[in-house]
Amino acid sequence: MHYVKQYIKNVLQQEPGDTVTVKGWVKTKRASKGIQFIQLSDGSCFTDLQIVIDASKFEENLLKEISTGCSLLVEGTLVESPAAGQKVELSATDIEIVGSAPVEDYPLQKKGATFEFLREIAHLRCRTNTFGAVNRIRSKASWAIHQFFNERGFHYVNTPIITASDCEGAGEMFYVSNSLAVENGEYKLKNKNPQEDFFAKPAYLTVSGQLEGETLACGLTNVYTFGPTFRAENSNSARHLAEFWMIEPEMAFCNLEGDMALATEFIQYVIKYALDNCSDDIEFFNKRIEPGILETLEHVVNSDFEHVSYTDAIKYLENSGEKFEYPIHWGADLQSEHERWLTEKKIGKPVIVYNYPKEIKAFYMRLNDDNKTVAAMDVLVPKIGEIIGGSQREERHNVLVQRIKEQNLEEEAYWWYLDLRKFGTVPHAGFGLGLERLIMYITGMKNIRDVIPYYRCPRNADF
RNA sequence: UGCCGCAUAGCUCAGCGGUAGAGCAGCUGACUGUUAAUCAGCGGGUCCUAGGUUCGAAUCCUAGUGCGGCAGCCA
Repeated sequence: MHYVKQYIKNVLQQEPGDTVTVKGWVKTKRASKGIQFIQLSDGSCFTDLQIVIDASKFEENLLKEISTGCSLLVEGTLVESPAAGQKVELSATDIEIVGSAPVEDYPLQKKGATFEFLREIAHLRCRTNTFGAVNRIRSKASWAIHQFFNERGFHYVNTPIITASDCEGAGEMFYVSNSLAVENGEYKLKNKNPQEDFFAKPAYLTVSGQLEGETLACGLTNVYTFGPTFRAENSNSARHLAEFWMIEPEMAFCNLEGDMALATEFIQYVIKYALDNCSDDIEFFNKRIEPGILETLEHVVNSDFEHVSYTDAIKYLENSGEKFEYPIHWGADLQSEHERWLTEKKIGKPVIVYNYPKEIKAFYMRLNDDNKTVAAMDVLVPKIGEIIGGSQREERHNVLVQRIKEQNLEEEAYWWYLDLRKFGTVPHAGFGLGLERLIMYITGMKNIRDVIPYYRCPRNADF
């Protein structure tokens, strides 16, 4: 048995009269006395193939066993459909049940299920319309991301997933150790001293490949990473995961302006690719998940993102007349409610806020000439908030050392990072984009746990 | 982690102190073209767990567990 080459996606484009064989899973079956209809899906596209069965030509027991969820191999002739709903359908000449799905146990019904319930059966949810569409868009978007960077001469680099430098400061980290064992249902440490552990020092799952990415950009010029990222924060929100996929481009000889330009171009490119290549799926999201999403996406592709300095953003917020739960003033971090007001009410499209106070941003962000702000930028989008966080990096050795000291970090731990500023230093910039947040934006899905096949968050590592 | 809400049939929910309910799914049957097919009939319950109040608790109270929403942390 070879891998499938004739997908339903292609069959739907073929001409009536063609003989085809399709393989897939039954979504629903509708039976009358002499005729039965099956909606068959192989996940290749949003549309199911309608199989038409003349009941008199098949064993009664065979037809009886066909139920929602079972896998079939169907041979037949493609015919023009006499009824509304589909152009062509498959008139079956031979049906093989590859795997049955006992109807009393199969948890998926033809009627809609809640996303909460589907999370409990995450191993089956990709068979539904919504999760089929999410997975196809996720795949196409990932492909578009690689293509975007490849077309622009960026090198795809892989930064370590296990890291011994707790330099990033981007969040709580998961320890990686082989000293930990479970005995009688309890954790036990085999070695208490980190020096005797596997890496001979504390090691963690990466929270960002940025610092390593910078080293690679300072030699390869333009690079990007695209890989799993881990945060051990106890965050219980619809926008956070403990394991997510992050894209992090890093560009040598580039400043914040170039960084913002790339971020804009990047988001528009991926969305346009999805619009061009997943139109059926996006139409579904537009109809059933987030009415208006199609128009929003088209608008995003065709209009520039608004650029607003942090200082201006504060002015807008102060003069907004809105009552915010968190009072806003220059120097305060923008809270969700502020970001949402800016991008949803004030601007009404993606907005890039830049030049934040240095006190609320990371040490590696380049200090501006005003000595008060750093060259950081966040891309905020309606309904989701921050989708990209980026900055121009501090390339001046003395300033970087000063910033490390200001934030009470250990200078020695950054020896290799500081080396970059000693040997052939160069202005450079980059950003991080959460793939899942981008998928949420494209699909209109409201919970990040529903845009990744198997989500990881506090109290959940099932499957 | 904080605040709020929810937990009843396979699923979605109603019932809110007095014998456990509906729709869908399932089962049986009817129907030659359905589109979440339709129509008739049938079966289906540890009302999350542990305490408490009460003559009596799915219902009220306490604790726990799980889930969700919002906030925080960020991507």
